[in-house]
Amino acid sequence: MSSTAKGVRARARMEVTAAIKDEARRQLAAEGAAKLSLRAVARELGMVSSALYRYFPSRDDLLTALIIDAYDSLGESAEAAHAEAVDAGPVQRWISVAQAVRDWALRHPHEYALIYGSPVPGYTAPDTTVPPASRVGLVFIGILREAHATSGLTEPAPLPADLRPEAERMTADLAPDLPPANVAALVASWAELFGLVGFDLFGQFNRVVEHREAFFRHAVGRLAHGVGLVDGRG
Amino acid sequence: MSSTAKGVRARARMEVTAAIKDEARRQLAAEGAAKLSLRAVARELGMVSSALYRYFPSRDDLLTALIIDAYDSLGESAEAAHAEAVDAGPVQRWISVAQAVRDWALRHPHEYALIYGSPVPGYTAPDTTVPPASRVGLVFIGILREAHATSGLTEPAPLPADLRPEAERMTADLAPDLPPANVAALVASWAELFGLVGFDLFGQFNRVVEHREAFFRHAVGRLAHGVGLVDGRG
DNA sequence: ACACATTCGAGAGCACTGCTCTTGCTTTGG
DNA sequence: CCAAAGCAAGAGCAGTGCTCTCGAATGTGT
Repeated sequence: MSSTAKGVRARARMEVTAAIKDEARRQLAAEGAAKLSLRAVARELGMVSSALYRYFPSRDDLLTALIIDAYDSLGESAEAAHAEAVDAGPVQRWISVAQAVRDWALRHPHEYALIYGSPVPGYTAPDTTVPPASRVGLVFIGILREAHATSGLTEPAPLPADLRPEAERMTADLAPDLPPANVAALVASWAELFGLVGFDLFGQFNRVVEHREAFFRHAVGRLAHGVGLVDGRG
Repeated sequence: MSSTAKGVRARARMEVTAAIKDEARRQLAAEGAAKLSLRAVARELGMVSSALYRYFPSRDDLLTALIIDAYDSLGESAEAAHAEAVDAGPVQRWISVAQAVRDWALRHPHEYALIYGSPVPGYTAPDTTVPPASRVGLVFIGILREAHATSGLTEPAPLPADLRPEAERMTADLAPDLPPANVAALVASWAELFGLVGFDLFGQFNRVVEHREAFFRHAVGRLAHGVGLVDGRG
């Protein structure tokens, strides 16, 4: 009943699978998803390429595994930043989490590109990726809900009539205790945050924005106020 | 001095170059950038792959040409939308241009991914791409400048001290007649707009946002107000 | 403990890719 | 008119994802 519970074979499979993912992640970080080669991974691990298909039925399945890990890694960073900023006010908490997202992206550009850049060839992400992909969003929802329960939220611009049912549906799905207008603003700001990060990372800010950190901090602060957060102790 | 001014050969070169780009664009639209194959393009055009290298020294150069064309196509759509909305108020103009960007993206998803998604392998865009890439941004700057000169702008949240010099530099580069706080907000909203479009296009809104048009319209309306635009006749 | 089934690594091979180099042919310009 | 430049074609190199087959190692049921 040790960690070798299921026998030598299952254990070896775990280890080899992990080694493949590790080496693949190394190549991903070094050269990007497009140059990730099954053969090169196998070569580096001292095995032959066909052996690798015992562990991942195709290159896209390997990528899917890396995508899930990337979402989890990013989500973990966001959650950690939120936990560390627990003593700050809602706006500062929001900013801290946003900065954690940006920092992670700058530290793992190719993995960020893998999950928030163009989808690969004809690849469509399986449902397995949904929960890990939601973690960052859930952190922001948590900030808003906590603020709503304690220091309160300001009301954003009223919803147009054609968006009311949609906003109420989103509210029921995501955070039933929040006003729909704030939920709609939150979802928009969530996407907008990744627009800021992506432009920074992918070079669209070259020759335009110089002091990226200060600019980003100000921009996400504006987003925080836009969703209804107000300064003050949490 | 007709269009065959430089002789049969130069004319043929233009035509073949155009045919290559057309076929490449077709494959790009059909399968995405990763599956764009020089050999397949040549095959479809009835020539041999090596002949294609007389026109584009590498696959990346072909992609660069397509990137420039995509930026120009998107920029043209944005400019056309702006021209058509000339009678509307500033906010409505902003929304119309934003919708044109989104519509273009939905109509050319792979080309959008090419220019605003992950950068290709180790590829870095040459300076040739800068002017076409700026066209959309320039339209938004134009809307803000016109509004500033006529109906006026509201003041966004004041700039923090560490962002003042940066905002003033951006203002000098982009629109010296605008207040720096509005320029900083504009640059942020520019990136945020593409965050909204990207999330829509790349599936991040799946199972979250249902009525995409209404949601997008509301979100970019909020961005318009955020940069200081106010409703009213243009 | 033995036999059967499953799992695994290795190798060969297919069809494809980007790219280079050489070989002739055609157009161009002095 | 003839040399120079532009061009298409073919062969070839190194690499890719993926499939199939074949022994060997490792499981499991009796």
